[in-house]
Amino acid sequence: MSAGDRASPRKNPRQARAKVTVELLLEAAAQVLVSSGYEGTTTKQVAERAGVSIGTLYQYFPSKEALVVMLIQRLQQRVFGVLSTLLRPRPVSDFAHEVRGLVRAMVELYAENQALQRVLLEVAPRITPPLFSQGVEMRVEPLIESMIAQNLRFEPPRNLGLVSFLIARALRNAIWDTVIERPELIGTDELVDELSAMVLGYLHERGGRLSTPPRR
Amino acid sequence: MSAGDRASPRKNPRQARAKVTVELLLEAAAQVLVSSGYEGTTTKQVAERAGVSIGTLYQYFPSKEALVVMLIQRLQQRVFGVLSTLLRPRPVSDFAHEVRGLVRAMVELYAENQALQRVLLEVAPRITPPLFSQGVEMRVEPLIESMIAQNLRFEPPRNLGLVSFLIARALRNAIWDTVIERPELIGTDELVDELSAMVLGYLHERGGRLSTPPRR
Amino acid sequence: MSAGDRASPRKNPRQARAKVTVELLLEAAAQVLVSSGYEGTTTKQVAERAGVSIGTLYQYFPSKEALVVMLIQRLQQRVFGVLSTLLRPRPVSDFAHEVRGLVRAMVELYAENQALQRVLLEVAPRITPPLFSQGVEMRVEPLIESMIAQNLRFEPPRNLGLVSFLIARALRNAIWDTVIERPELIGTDELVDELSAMVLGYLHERGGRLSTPPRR
Amino acid sequence: MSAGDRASPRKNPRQARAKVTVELLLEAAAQVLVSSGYEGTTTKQVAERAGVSIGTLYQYFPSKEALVVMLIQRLQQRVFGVLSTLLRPRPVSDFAHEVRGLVRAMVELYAENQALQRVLLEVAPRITPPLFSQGVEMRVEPLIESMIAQNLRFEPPRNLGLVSFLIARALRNAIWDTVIERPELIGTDELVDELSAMVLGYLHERGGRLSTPPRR
DNA sequence: AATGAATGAGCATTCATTCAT
DNA sequence: CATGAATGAATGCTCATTCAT
Repeated sequence: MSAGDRASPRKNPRQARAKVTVELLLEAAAQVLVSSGYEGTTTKQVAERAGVSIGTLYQYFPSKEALVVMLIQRLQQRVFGVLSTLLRPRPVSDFAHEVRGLVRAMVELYAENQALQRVLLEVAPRITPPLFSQGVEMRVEPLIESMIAQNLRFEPPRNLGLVSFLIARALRNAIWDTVIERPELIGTDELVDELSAMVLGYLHERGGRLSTPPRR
Repeated sequence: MSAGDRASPRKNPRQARAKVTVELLLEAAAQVLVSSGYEGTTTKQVAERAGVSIGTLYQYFPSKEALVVMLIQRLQQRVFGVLSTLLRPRPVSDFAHEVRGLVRAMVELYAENQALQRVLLEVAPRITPPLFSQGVEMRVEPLIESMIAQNLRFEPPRNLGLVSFLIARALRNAIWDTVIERPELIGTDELVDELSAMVLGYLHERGGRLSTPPRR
Repeated sequence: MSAGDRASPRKNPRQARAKVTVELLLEAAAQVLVSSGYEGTTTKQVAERAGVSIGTLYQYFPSKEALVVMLIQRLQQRVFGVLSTLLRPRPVSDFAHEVRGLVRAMVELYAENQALQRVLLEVAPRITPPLFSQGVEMRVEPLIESMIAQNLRFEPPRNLGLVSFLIARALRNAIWDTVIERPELIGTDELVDELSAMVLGYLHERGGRLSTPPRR
Repeated sequence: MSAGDRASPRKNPRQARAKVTVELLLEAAAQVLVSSGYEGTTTKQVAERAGVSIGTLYQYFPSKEALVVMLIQRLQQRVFGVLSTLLRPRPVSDFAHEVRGLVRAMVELYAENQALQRVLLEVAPRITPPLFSQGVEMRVEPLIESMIAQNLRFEPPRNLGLVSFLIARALRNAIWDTVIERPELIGTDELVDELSAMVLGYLHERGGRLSTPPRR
């Protein structure tokens, strides 16, 4: 955290009050970002919604960017944390069931704050080194990949990286768009069923023999 | 094209020189939009890249919005034109083959100008009546839906709207992200194979009996 | 009319068509000035209302200013022409009757185009050497002055310049404001009566013995 | 003072420094308005003359309009305050003396800042609800009207509204033009004498018998 | 002569950021 | 530490004017 650093938080708040202020600011920033977009968000709005003065905001974040970067980092940690726990490589007895669990978790994860996630994802490449955001945030494929690899029966993995990549991205956007256009489906078994069918059907179609109880 | 219209082009260029100018401006706008996003795009940048003065830009487009609206309309016409031709409802002899053709077309369509498409899609709801953009541009689901309906064998369609919706959105984003992160795959059979497998596998998994030659 | 002259008409139109164009432009300018004010008037609007292209406007008037200057000159000629005819110094038998005639003429003169007159008067000092506009346009006082002088009976004129000046300005603005706020009075005898009473009462009060039939 | 209000001041300056800044801005605005007119006045000029940055101007006034509206309000308060005190309806012993007092006050009032008053009066109908400006600022007629009514002897008032209107407007413009063209007369008894003579002569001529000591 | 495409200085306004109090 | 007054570069857009056709 050198002197001219424009993207990192300015100081680690040590006092309890300061921590509260930082949280208020981040929460306020998230709300304003969702309703106004990145460019539409002004630091003054954020400070006002947080109930502090603009000067105070700049005491904790050296720039508007820094606020957003911290929000991105927190989102990354949350997404990666949840999914890596769930996808911890291990053999499972019922792969289809496993996939349903994964899909259900992703629906939850992507549905909550989807508006904020979209804003942050859209903005990330413009304000942080691209590899930084791509490298961590949504790198869910490796997890999916090893999950699949653990459960293949006879056939060696071919193309597994690409398969995982396509699944990860197909799922994320399908969920996000569902939140916007079919919000009533979020949380239902129907959506989980469909998305799981997509994943499983894909893997079957590709010839994988998976650790699944006999199909039907 | 009434007086206070902020979103339509300001005048039809009569002289040949003027038509060239309009094309230059649209091309420049596309480039700047891709690199800077909508809010980051300044009309000055666009004019400069087009090699004309800022005044000239405003002679043809009454606002920054109008420039983007025209770009959106052109994209809509291209996407809808290609896909509606391809997906014209009709029974087909080999459904799998049909799907591959569709996927191949979508890869082409979404890969070209994917960055511009993303910006325009993100911006469209904010600058045009929502029905206008949703209504035409990306409403590929109905086409997919009737294509599937035409080819179901025994079972009646259940949930067909949702299935089509998920397929459409999954495909679009998987392709867009591939352009960014696996660009070398664009145009290959491998990508078309994978995405087709995803679609077909999904439909099989859901129990559709389709007009497909016996699997394997 | 030297080369860099920004305020004079560019050329004397010799052909009939050109004269028509100039008149169209002046008429259009007057209309737009009235409805939009000087700064609100654009040369494009003027050209459009005149039914010619912007280039043609500039062929006859080197600037927006020049258009206005010519309008001012025409107004000056009209006002001065009418009033100087009416106020040609001569002894009159019934001064009160004379004053009524003058007031009646001024009401007509100031009521027609009062909106244009106001705009031009307000703008004149900013776009022409002040003495130019003050010097001619509204120099009605000398005429009033000699009219009074011709009709004084015994007393020598004291202060006559000031008296004439106050009368001229009081009348002009009273008439202009009447057009705006009591337009129904324009053209009535009532208004002429009142204003004449003001002028005559003023002169009587100041002790002038005028060539008037015995009062009442 | 709601959010979208374009004509009211943006915030009440809390610190002493801020109050000074607001006064500087208003003073600067008055000066620039006088020399350049409303449309010719740029916010940059105002800020520069006030010695502050353009951003500071907008911190206190949300628009150029707001600056002018505040100037209008201040003028209204001053003009109306002085005249309504002076013209508070009451019978007076010497009407001529009363009129002289009124005229003297109007000369002072209209002479100070006459250029600013002219600009503001011209601009007011364009930037504030018309009733607002007409309703208070220059509605001097009612006051004059009741002053006259209180002092008529035998004859009932005929036309009194019009008479008052004409007096008010005649006086105002005669004074304003005197400031411009005969500034040396401002503050002299001569000017007050003449204008009083105009008012009194008008009323006598119209047949009013007023509470005046016998004429001459 | 007439046209209208092109120019670019200039305007009102915003907003991230600094710093004196 | 917190405040909010002050800053000024930058933006979208207008419009008087020029000049190639």
